Amino acid sequence: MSPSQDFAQRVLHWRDEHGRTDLPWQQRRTPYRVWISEIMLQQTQVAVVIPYFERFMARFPNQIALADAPLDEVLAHWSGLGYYARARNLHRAARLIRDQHHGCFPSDLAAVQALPGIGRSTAGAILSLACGQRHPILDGNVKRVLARRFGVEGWPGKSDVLARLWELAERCTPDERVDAYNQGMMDLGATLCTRHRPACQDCPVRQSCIACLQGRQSELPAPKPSKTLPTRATLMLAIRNGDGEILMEQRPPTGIWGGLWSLPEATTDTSPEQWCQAHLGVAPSEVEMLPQRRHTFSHYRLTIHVAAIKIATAPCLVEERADRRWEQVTNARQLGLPTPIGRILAELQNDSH
DNA sequence: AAGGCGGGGAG
DNA sequence: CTCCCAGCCTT
Repeated sequence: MSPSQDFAQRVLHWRDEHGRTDLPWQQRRTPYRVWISEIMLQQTQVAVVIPYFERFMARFPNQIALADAPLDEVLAHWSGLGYYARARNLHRAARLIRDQHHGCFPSDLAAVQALPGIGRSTAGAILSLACGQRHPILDGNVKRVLARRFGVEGWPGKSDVLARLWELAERCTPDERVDAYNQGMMDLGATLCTRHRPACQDCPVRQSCIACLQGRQSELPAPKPSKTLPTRATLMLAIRNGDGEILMEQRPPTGIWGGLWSLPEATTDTSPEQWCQAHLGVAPSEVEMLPQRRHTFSHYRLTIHVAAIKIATAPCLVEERADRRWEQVTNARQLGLPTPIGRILAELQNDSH
């Protein structure tokens, strides 16, 4: 048996033992009932959907009733679920079914997918669950299960990653009992293979799951890349005097790293030589640019350029300022330091040894 | 406080 | 193709 067939058989067996079969839309499964439930479940959890589904079905028992109802009443029955564009799409689609499909829900995948608000996955779910047609589905739960089991790298929002997941979904879908398999995949993702702390010990495919075997459940599927924060740059001056001391500077009480001890800072277009001349009245004997470091704040990313500077003369030329001190690096590391500054000092200390 | 959820529409 | 959005919910 191929890995994908083995996978499907295990999912089916698990579904037979542990799947839910008592949900309202699992009774009297018609395309209409599956459709409404799938749209509701796209945005809301099962427990919340149940009463909405019951009320909706009581008022709009089929696509004709929905098509004939005024939009306002449909929206009223959707009120509290959010994403109201979907209620409008439901209504539009019902009218299309009434007017262009003679009131019969289409049984062709392309025709179902052409209805507003129904994409490939929802179309596949309707026709597989209600009609037993062999179509793969790929909602958020299924994406997570497949990405973990088959070790699919990358964020599923990327088109190539998504294409790979569809390919796997297609390959794993069995010829028999597609409805039970698709339902099982959704149940698996919703109950065991959850985003956080999945219950791998209870999973029917744990012994062949790449994520589980490699302990990478938290890395798969890869999360959406956080939106790129604005980047700023700064120059930190690590200035050592003839005694090996480093010049520390206390930051202003407010703002970034307020009140913490740090290194003297300058804009990145400042030349270190120029800065030393202007602020210390001496020319450095040695200037070396260290590798840049990056630090991320909640609202921006900071690129830190580090200049390692040696001055030969005694520190007596520093103007008297309470917010500046010469410190042995060991002592400086005891001060309250921002994390990236602490790292820089640690590296300077290691390098000088 | 941030990110996820399917599909649709804009750029 | 790659964002960005809708609204509510969980973490």
